[in-house]
Amino acid sequence: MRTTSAIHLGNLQSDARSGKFFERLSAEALSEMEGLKVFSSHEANTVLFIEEQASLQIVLLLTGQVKLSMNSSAGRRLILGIANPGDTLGLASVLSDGKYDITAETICPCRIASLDRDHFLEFLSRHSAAYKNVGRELSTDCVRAREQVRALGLAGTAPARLARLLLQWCAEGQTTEGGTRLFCSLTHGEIGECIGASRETVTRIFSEFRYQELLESRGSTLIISNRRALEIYAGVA
Amino acid sequence: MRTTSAIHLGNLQSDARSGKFFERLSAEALSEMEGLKVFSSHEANTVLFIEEQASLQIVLLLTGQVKLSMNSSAGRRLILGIANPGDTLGLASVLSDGKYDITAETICPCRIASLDRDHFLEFLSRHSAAYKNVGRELSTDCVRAREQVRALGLAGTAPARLARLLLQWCAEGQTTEGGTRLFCSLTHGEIGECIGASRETVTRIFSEFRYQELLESRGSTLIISNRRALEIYAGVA
DNA sequence: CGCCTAATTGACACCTCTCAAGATATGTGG
DNA sequence: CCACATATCTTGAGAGGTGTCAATTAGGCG
Repeated sequence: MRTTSAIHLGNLQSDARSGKFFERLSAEALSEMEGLKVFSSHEANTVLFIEEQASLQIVLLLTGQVKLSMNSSAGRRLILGIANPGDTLGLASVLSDGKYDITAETICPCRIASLDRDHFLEFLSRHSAAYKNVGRELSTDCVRAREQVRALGLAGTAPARLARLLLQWCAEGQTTEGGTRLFCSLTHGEIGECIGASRETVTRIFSEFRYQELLESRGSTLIISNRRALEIYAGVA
Repeated sequence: MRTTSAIHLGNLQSDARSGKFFERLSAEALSEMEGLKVFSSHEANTVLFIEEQASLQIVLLLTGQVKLSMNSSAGRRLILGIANPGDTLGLASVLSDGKYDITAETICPCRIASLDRDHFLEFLSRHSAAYKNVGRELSTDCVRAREQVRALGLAGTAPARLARLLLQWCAEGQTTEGGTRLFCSLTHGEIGECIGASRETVTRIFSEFRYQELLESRGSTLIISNRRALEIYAGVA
């Protein structure tokens, strides 16, 4: 398992300032919130929580990266994205039905702050201004989830889904004269789990894209040379 | 187009009381909110808003039913579910990026109340207690969206997705001695759009399910006689 | 009864999964 | 530097699922 992960799957990253979630709170609310946090450190490949598990706390990611995924009983896995410092995990689950709906697993050493569900809800009821931040966080979560639905439900073919994923990644790469350069530390198997395709299919599509000179790949470096063509593949109007 | 729609797709329906969204607000906040509402009535098959359109208002559904869907540029469509009286539409879009991410279309005559985006945001900033309701609404939206992701991304085969959909519907049907009876006013084509399959595939799977005596269908009445087998099809552990 | 929509069924092609075999890359120990 | 182990990538062949096209049947409604 490679532990470096230069790429940010999806648009999960937000302001890296871990305080983002609690900005614009009164000083006393903030200090009270600090008192509720439980800090901890975790090795790489540690499961923070699993879907179906009772959602007893929300997790604030301080440093490191966390892989978010869904698992089926049949052993299939769908990678939803990578959370980055400043992201909040399990918020919707804590506020609604009480069960996590995704699995969160560190991909490198991480520091997190946990907030007990009951403490958090009680805090919110007393500081309703904090709900504003919760609402902002939840609404972007919703939008992101619906993008996933769109990608899975409407992008019929596997090349379309891969093209869409690559275009997402492009948003974070460096654009040079030869195209957009980005570093992808995921294996073909993991990329397949991002788009609901098999490892071999990912290899074949990359071969096809290389053959059509849409991109070049050297090691973990990827250079997207024909973004327009990828957009057509992805079905962008 | 059949205008009766006895079935509720997914778990979109909530308390039919249209005031649900604004419960537990102070009297003055409520009356102010009433002043912001703009009421209107719409025929069946009226588009309330389209994805990509700027989200300038949220919609409160008072009476009737609204079909929520996503459309691809290639003409493919994915039906997400049916909204029922009391549901709020476009909340996440208004709170985040300013564009609707789904299309909402009446399937029968509807009465709605619209809330202007700016008015609504300004109202929220002054009555932060209302954010609690917003948070509740958004978190269930998130959970629902992730269920969709799970259904589309992890339920590999079309029979599995159809079985899953039927099981969802079962939650709202009447359970009798012979099984669960429910009324489905959707055409096979529309069912296909719910699960990302073609019309003919839906027909074939229904034939297969009937052959295996998992269900019977007479007209728009559906009787699920072997729920357990459907659950196995759906991949429920 | 005739018309129209929807459902049904078969034929065929395409996509993708799986299985299998090999190639390439990276790291380890001698 | 070499031999080896492990992980990953690559490619081919076959099978199954599903979309599309086409023809037919069933059901609802004027």
